[in-house]
Amino acid sequence: MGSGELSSAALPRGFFDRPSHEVAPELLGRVLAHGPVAVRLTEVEAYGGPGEDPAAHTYRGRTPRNAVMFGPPGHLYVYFTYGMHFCANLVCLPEGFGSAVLLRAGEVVAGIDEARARRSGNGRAIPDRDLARGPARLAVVLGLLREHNGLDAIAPAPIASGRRLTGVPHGAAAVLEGIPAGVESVSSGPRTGISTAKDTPWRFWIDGDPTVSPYRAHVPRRRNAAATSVGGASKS
DNA sequence: ATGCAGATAATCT
DNA sequence: GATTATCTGCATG
Repeated sequence: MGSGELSSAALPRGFFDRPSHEVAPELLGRVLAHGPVAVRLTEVEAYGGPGEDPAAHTYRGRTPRNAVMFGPPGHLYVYFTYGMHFCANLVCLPEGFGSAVLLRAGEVVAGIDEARARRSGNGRAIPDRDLARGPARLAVVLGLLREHNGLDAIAPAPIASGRRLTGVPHGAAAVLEGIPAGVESVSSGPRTGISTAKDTPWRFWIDGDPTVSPYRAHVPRRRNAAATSVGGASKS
């Protein structure tokens, strides 16, 4: 099989210099490459800026964690959540505007052996369609960790032979043109797993694609009953 | 197929 | 102390 040859050019930074809800649907069908692995994006979610999107990490302003979202466009915002998972975003709008697009799912189109290795924890075989089906899985497959927070995804020098990209330099990332999904094949709806702004339809996916993750509504986690009842001052 | 509970720690109140 | 832009395993239909 082809050792990960990718026949398309890298997107320019200007692509990301727009509101995240405009960038998000146009990201579908594009390819994010990081080192040897590349994923064709099939599902994304847009998150807006301070004061305008209650579900966004930047809603209450700039903090150490979300600082990258306020930086220049085209960089990766990678955050740690639920005590064990990383999720990756692409920053939108110019410096000073904290918004981004969460990369929720995709199809592995290069470096699939490496992708499988990175996802094989419990010895069981994982169907190809599930390798990057979900934001934390996608981050694992692409090898995106805390240290990649802030990484520029506009690779300065993609590795090419002729007009054909064969990858990106080790440690670098790039978003390739790929084959953009036409508007007729893109669906949208409420974002997944959030407790606020539940009606904002900023989740976008390629209709019918098997790598799109199943929708999950936010479920409030029940607190430890013992911890809240000790002392007698707990509420209900 | 769908649903729930547990894991596990940074971040913010 | 509470919440979290989630995943996995195990339960049930």
